[in-house]
Amino acid sequence: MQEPGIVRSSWKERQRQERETLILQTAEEILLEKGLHNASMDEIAARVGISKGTLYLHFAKKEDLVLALLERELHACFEVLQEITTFDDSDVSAQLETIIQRIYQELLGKHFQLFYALYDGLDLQHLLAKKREQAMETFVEIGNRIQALLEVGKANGVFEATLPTEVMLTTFFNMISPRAYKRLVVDGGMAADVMARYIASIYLKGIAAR
Amino acid sequence: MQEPGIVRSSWKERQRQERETLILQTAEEILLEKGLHNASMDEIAARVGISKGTLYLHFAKKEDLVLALLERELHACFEVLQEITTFDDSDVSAQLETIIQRIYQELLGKHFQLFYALYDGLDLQHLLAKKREQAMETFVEIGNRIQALLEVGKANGVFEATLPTEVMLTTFFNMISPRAYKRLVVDGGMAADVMARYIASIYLKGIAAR
Amino acid sequence: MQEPGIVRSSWKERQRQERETLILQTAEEILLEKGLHNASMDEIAARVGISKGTLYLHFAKKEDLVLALLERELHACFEVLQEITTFDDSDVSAQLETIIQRIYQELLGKHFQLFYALYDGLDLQHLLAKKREQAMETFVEIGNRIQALLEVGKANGVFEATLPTEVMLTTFFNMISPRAYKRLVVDGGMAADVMARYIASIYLKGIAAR
Amino acid sequence: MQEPGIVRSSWKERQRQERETLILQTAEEILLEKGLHNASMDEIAARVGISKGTLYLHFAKKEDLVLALLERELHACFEVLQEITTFDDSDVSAQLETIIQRIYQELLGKHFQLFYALYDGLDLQHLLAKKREQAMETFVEIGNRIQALLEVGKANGVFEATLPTEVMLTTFFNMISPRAYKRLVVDGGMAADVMARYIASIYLKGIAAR
DNA sequence: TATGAATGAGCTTTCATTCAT
DNA sequence: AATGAATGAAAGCTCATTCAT
Repeated sequence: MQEPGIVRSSWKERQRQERETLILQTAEEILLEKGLHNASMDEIAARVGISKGTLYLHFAKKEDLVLALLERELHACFEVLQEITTFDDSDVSAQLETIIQRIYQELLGKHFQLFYALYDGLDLQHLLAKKREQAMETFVEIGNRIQALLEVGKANGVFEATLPTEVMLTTFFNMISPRAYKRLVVDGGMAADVMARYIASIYLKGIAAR
Repeated sequence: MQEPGIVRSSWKERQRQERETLILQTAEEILLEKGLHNASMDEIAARVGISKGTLYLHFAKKEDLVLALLERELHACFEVLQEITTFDDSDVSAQLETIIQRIYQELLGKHFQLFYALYDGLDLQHLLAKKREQAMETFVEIGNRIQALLEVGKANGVFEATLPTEVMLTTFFNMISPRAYKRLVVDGGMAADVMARYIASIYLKGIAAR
Repeated sequence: MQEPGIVRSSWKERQRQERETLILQTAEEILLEKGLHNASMDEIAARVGISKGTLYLHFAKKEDLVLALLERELHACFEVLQEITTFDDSDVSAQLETIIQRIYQELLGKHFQLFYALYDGLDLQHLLAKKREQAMETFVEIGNRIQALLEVGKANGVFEATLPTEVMLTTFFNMISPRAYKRLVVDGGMAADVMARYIASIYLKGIAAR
Repeated sequence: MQEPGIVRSSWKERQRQERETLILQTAEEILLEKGLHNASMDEIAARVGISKGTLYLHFAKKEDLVLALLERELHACFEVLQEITTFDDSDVSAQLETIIQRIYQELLGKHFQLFYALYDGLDLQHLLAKKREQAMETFVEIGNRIQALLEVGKANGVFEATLPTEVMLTTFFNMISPRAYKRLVVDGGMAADVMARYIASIYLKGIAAR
């Protein structure tokens, strides 16, 4: 017979994790449907099937819930990035294209929209106030990885050395946009991978060494 | 001596216009500071120095105020576009670069941030509901102008004919982003025209014919 | 050539009276459509075709406008009553029947509904507060006339002497109701005079001497 | 020892019911004092001793509160009616007299004023808009019961067969009026049962067969 | 731990009334 | 006299958050 405290607590802990995931999924849905302001804690709790009190046991503030959501999205993005930059031995251009492909196919099609929608939204900027920076560590880390790739590319003579890396990086982030996804894939009926290939080709040609 | 009725009413009308402009400016400030939801009609009125009632004489709904703001931004953008595409006889590449330049220097540095911030925000999408489409006519018109330039470029063999124009257009809009402006100009200290030149060069090289 | 001051002022006075009548008519319409609370001074002025300021020159308070309306209705009622009790030499029963007839045909079909609707409404009671009594002088006067008829009838042995006159009077007023008019005439399609005859017959039989 | 969940919930439920009753009573008071428009949800909550939020937990709209109030009044009236028409074997005249008696003594002396005051008020008609009909089912049912009595009386030769039942019914409702109650009982000092007997006698004589 | 009733600050919106022109 | 822009008090309603059970 095992030590009961640990068993129970680990079981409870798993319960808790599962519920937290469920909360986050539900919150994401509702946020996308209704926006930050119109997504109420009441509705999130109701849709998850728990009480408002319990919801507040997981996230003490609405702010915290949204923050956790953003972190989750960013983390997923970071993992994609890590996987590619770790196991992919191909050249940097191919890696960047793969990254764009994967983000468009795996993230924008699912959850990543939220990140952009909220991240650009002024309301979020106000809601998160100071906690934002804390949340954005992962974002900075992602930026660093991409930046490293870009610099390798410049060093290899693949990318235009006279372009400031900052500009290349910022432009890279601009290439990934839920707006594009919505216009071309959702509304325009283009396959996500086709779109990603086009966009990646524009970007890579744009930053290629002369 | 002029007809007094006309004089008076035109003076009143000018008063009205000036105040409306002031309201829009103030609302823009507050919206950028606090976001759509936290910007209250109360505070807008107070900051303009008028009563809430007067504010509502100008804009019957908060919705209308925000809509008017967006329309103003879009209209400014459209005018820039029109000016360039009308009087600029240079080739399409140069025109597109000029457009990017002008938008970054004249609009993003001032008001255009709001448009992007609001346009992408989910809250706005919810707030404006059906009126959005009505408001977005100018947006569509802008898209049409850019699209026309892109197609001329393709026809002239300047731009890559195998790239779908839709992709080129969407990517064009992605090149113009307050995020880039903030990162590179505001935070990074780069001159706006320098940044715009870099970004335009990436874009134009990216879509250039092979 | 006449004295200009008098001519002008009497002409102005007539103008004023005509406009006041127009205001009252319009206010009546709107009050019936929307109720006391939802009838705004703005809309009354607009529908009359004058400015709000001018409306306030005629009636300094919304209260006063409504009061004037009630007084007008009551006065019309009083005139009908006076006409009948003055020129009609027939017996009191016939006079009462005629009164009921005339009120149903001339007043309830047109304006009198307002009086009842407002008079019973709690909002009015609150709106008019103290001024009510002043306004109700005519109402009391009307009551006195009816009461006199009832007492003559009792003295003549036509009406039941053991019935308190107060009860007969109150019941008389209850016989005249816009509710009855609406149910039977408007909704039920009965001719107003037929309905009035029935109602009068019930009332007169009800109070007749045994 | 009982199942705690049930005990607790039934206790809570009772709490809830008691408070709802208290809210309705308080709302009735304030509505009678101030009218529909001037009775604010704020004041109702304050007078009940709860917060505005709690008040809105019970009634999601002011409209709903007023509607519940009306339904309560009508239901009380209907129960009186049902009791009499079910257990009273006496003739229809006696039943109608008893109904008038009971309504004047039990309802008008307490709550029923509100129903009339609101029901006739134009503001209510506007407030309740479409929900009114739903609310008025009980009202129709009451009418049906009275109508049945009247028709039995006509069939028995007790009531005048040539009088349209609709007229008799409408007149019956006109006999019951808070105005009469106020004039004769409250202001005039007459005992309610005495007044009710007089009024019933007028009505019954009025509709009696010749 | 889980609940959900209770809270109340805060929002948008309306409208009677005033007053400079 | 006539206007209508300006006012601001007051209302209905929402929702993040707390806390007794």
